[in-house]
This record gives sequence, structure tokens and C-alpha cells, in this order.
Amino acid sequence: MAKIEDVARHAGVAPSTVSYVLSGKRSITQETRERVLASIKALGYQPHAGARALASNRSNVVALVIPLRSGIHVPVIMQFATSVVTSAREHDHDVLLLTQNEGEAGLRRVAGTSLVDAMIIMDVELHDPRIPVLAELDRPVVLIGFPADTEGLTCIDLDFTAAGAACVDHLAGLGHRRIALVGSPPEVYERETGFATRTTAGFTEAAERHGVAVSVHPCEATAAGAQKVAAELLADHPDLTAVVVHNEPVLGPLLSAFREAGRSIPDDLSVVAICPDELAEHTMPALTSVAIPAEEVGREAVALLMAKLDGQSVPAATLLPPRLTPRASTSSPR
Amino acid sequence: MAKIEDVARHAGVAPSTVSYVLSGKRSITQETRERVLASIKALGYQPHAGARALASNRSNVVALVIPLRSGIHVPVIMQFATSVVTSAREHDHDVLLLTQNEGEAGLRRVAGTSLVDAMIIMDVELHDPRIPVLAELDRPVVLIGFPADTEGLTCIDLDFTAAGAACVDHLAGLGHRRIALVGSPPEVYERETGFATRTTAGFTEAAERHGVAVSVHPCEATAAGAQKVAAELLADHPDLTAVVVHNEPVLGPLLSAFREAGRSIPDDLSVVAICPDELAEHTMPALTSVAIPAEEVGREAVALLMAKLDGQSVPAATLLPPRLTPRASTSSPR
DNA sequence: CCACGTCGTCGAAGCGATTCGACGGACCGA
DNA sequence: TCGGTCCGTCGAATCGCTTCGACGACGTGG
Repeated sequence: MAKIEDVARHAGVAPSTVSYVLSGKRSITQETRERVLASIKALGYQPHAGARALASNRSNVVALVIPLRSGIHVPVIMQFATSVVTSAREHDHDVLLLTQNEGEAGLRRVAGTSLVDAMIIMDVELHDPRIPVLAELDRPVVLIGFPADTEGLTCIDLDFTAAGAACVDHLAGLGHRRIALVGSPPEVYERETGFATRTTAGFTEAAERHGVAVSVHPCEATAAGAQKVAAELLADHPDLTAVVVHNEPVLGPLLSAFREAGRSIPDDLSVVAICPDELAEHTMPALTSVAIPAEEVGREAVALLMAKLDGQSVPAATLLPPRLTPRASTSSPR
Repeated sequence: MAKIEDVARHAGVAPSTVSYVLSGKRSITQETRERVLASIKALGYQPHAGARALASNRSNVVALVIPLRSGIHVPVIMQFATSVVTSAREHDHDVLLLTQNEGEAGLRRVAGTSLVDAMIIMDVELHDPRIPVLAELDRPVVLIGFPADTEGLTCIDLDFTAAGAACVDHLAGLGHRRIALVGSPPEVYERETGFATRTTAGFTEAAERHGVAVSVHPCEATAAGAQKVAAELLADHPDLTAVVVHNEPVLGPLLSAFREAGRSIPDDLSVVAICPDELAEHTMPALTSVAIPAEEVGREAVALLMAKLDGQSVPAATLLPPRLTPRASTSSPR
């Protein structure tokens, strides 16, 4: 493996000059630069990451903490993750993957050993035990999701409050007078995961504003759970004409259940989903939906993190506005 | 941040002694060891990852390359990934996440800069362009999946050939005489991804052995795709009594389609899935299935990698035997 | 009782980059 | 022409750890 000294000798310059060519931190004559770059290519030189980290006090690695718990839709997490990795690479950084189960100790470890320069944390709860730890770590952090107290933190997420409201706005606008929300499994609410709570809040608030009757139904992420909730819904609320679903895995089973109960969509029942566009497009019928912009959230999270690493100050809260796309699953009630 | 020198001073020993306490590479009297450990705790010492990597020529990080392509079931990938991370941590290693789209250059980079000591590569194709690169990298690698030529490589995966055969064995044993295989989307076959090809091979071979009539049907991973294949199946093969499904996303839609076509499961049609147990248990009815042991594959892959890092020689191919669990979706034909 | 091997510890030499201060030459204005 | 800047490059120190050889002390066998 070629080292910087080899490159320097090959190009007839000092090692420090090579370093400056690479980092651009001092000006170098074009001619020298070209000579050095040629030597680098000729020798196939690649700087040693550890040596670089030691000398510069920067590893160019960020940690990504992913959840591995029940009740959260896995494909969305994956979209976040790949978006984060891709964006990080564009900023010349790599991504170290941590799972929730290493918990706070894991955060301490990767920060304490200088393995990573900064971190992105997904699936934040309202009262997340990791938050106090972040302060002592003294490294830039971006949270995907919102805890109860965002003091001194940087958070980003879809504006779920607005998303919940947008669904109701759309349905109320079509003339619906009773709407149900089918939400995440109960454990998600018990954990006080922000997104579930916020969707409900926006949903309820908008309903009041429109004078529409609503009900909220947590739902297990299984076919059986979907059938149970569907039956419940139809039995308890004969005047129900629209449903908002914020629970990806039950989307399919729920639609089947409605169909089997003889309700056709959208003629007898309108359905709006909060889910990735991809999913909404692939069901039958295609669903009117508020998109979960996982790719964008990941990209923005990285951008925020890089800004913080550069010492810039960034907004404490970034809420991405919801985007509702009307498709075949909603219409005015008959 | 405390350094090793601080610990040494605090404990009244040489820095090298602290290092040996931590690494266990030389014997240390119990008393000294305890004193050093106490100092480490007192100062909250954590070794600097970069310095360690530089001096020892080991980063204690492994790369995990995940696919981000269409046609592969995301939750399974996620299970692999978390299993790899968890297992790696048990071996005192961290995991750097790479995506397919950095391709061979990414492999060169992380190996060339000594960012990682070794790598795990998922979703290997029969003729994978990354394979030639691995040789020049000169770092331990474990592949999840099998390429055409495994010369000099270490590969691990579920034995999909045996899995395909196991499904047929089970169904033929129940008395079925015509069985269809609903497989991955066409693009997966076109890429020559090993698992799809091998399942088909095992399926066909076993069918011949049992003298059972078969057909194979690639299927888009959408509800529409499922409906199309279901219709095709029922129309073209009136004598069909059993289906093997190796395509997670269409499982639900396919069952719905059969039901809507008036076929009840398992009375009119037996169904065997090749999918994670979790999924098979949550459908209605619960599906007889061959499990995809993602957790085990991940764990074993890490174990193999660690063995290679220790200089041990390991088997070139590890095929995990399939495990078929009978559930409510299969019975003898009427 | 001596020679020798073993055990536990120390000191110093790296590992391969970055970065800071210094320095010589070119260029500028007075 | 001379002093002062600025620019491009160099050399050396430094980052924090591991590891190798050396070196007493101690136990053992002859």
C-alpha cells in the first residue's frame, strides 16, 4: 500500500504538499498539483483512514441509529437508511450502522472512541432516554422525529400534524361527515412515538375545524388485526363514509376486508393512506395518499448534519410539508 | 478525552502495560490489572479508534454491502442487516453500511483506505462484476448468496434448491399431482440472481422425481401482478391443486385473488410459501412455509468472517438446510 | 549455589497522515 | 533600489495507540 511519503518522493515534493493538494487547504501551483495528482494515480495511493482520523481529529464517518422494533414499517426505514448513505457519500462521509439495542452505551462508545464525527438517530420517542446522553457526547446530532422537548436539538421529520389534517381537509372537502383514523399498533402509542401522536392530533383538530365526526382506531399490523378493525368500524359507525389509514402493513388486508364486507372503494367508502407513494400506487384501486418522503428526510438530515459539522448554525426544527396526491380511492359520498 | 498515557500515570504503570491489560496479549498480574481497570473506569478512558487502527493495522470495522434494487423483499434484507450488526458487536466489531450503487469503487475505497478489515456482500448474482475485484482487495469476504463460480470465495445462504424441493416433497406427499411455482419478478431472473434460479431448479427436479406436473410463473411484486398470475394459473391449469409462492409481497394479494375466484385454502388449493416465519404466521390462513433464516444467515456470515480474520480456514460453501413448517394452508386434495 | 527460563513490566520505535511555523522567491509600490 | 507582502513549498512536530526487544526478579533443576 502506497503511503503519502511514496507519493511525495515520486512527485518530487514534500509529504505536506501532497496533503495540501488533497485537502485544498493551502494554495498549490497548478503544475505541482498536476504532478502530484499524476503520482497519486500512478501509485494508486489511498490515504489511510485511521492515520487521517488520528491526525485530523475527523473520521469522516457518521453513525446512523436505526430502530428494530415492532410496529414500524420496515421498508420506510430502509429508504431512510439508503438515502442517508447515499447523501453522506456525496459529502465524502461514510455511515456506521448502529441498532437501537446497543442503546445509549452504543452512542457513548462510537462517540467516545472517535469512531464517528456525528450521528443521525431515527425513531425518536417523546421521552427518549438517549436524549440526555447526546448532550454529554458533544458531537453534532440530527434526530429524525421529534421528542417532547427539542431544546438544543436538531430535528427533522414529515409534518405529521399537517399530514393528518390534510387527509381530513381533503375528505371534508369532498363532503364526508364521518371519518375514521386507522393508526399504528397500540404499542406505538404506548411508547409515545411522536409521529403517531402528532398525526392523531392534526386529524382531530382538522375534524373539529370542519365539524366532522371522527374516531381513532389503533390497529395491529396483521391481517387479523385489520379484519377486526374493519368489522368494528362498519358495525359501530353505520354513517362512516371515509377512512384514513396510517399503518402500511394493514393497508392491503383492510382493503380486502372492506371489499368482502361489500363496500366498494371509493363508491361506498373513501380511503386515504399516509404511506410511501410507491405503496399507494400499487394497490387496487390506487390510493389517495399523503407521501412519506423518506428519501428527502434522509437527504435533509445529512445536509443538516454536515452544516453542523462545518460549525454553521441550523434550524432546531425542520418540518417537511405534507403532499397529498388524489388517486382512485376517494370521491364524494353518495 | 483521557488518553492511554493518562491512565498509565493514574495507575502508576507504563502505557504499554495498559495496552496489554486491554488486549490481553501479554500476561499481567491480577493486582496490576485491577489497578489499571480501576483507573480506566475512573477516567472514563476510551481508546481512540483511529490511533488504534493506525498502530494495529486493524480497524475492527466490517463493511456490509446491501442491495437496493427492485424485486427483493426489503424486510428480509433488514433482518440480515440487523443480525449482522448484532453479531458483529458480539465480536467487538462495528459495521459500515455500503449500498450497491457505490459498486466496485466503493469496495476498493473502504478496503484501500483501511477503513474496514473485511466485508460481507449481500444479493450476489451468478455473474457478479464485484467478484473479480474482491481478489485484488486481499481482505476477508463472505458472500450471502452464491455466484456461478465460487472458486476461492466463502459463500453462505439458505439451500434454496433444497427449499424448492422440500415444498414439492411436502405437497406430493399430500397427494398433489400438479403444482405451480409463483416466483420473483422477471427482472430477478434476468439478473440471474442465484436464489431464484436455484429454487426453480430444486422445484423442478423434485417434481420430476415425484412424477408431478409443474409450471413456473414469474410474478411482479404488485397486487395487479398477483391477480394476473392467479387468473392465468386457474385458467390454464384446471387440474391445479397446489401452489408454491416464493415472492413475499404478492403473498397477500395472491391469497385474496384465489379467495375471490372462489377457491378456498386449503380445501380447493394448497399453498406453500418460502418466506420469513413471521409473515407466514400472520396471514389468514397461516401458511405452511419454508422459513428464510435471515437471522441465522447473518450470524453465521459474521462467524465465518471472524474466523477468516483470525486466519482460520473456513468452508467455501455453507448451505443452511431448509425447514418446512406445516400450517393451515396445505392439505390433501379432494 | 549457580545457570537458566519464565513472567511481568517498561521504554521506545513506529503506524501514516495533518498542520503550523518558517523560509525563499517573486512581485509590488515608493 | 529597497523593504514589505504574498505565495508556494518544506520540515518537523504531533495525533494516541500497539508492539517488540530488553530487563530485572523470581522460581526451578541440576
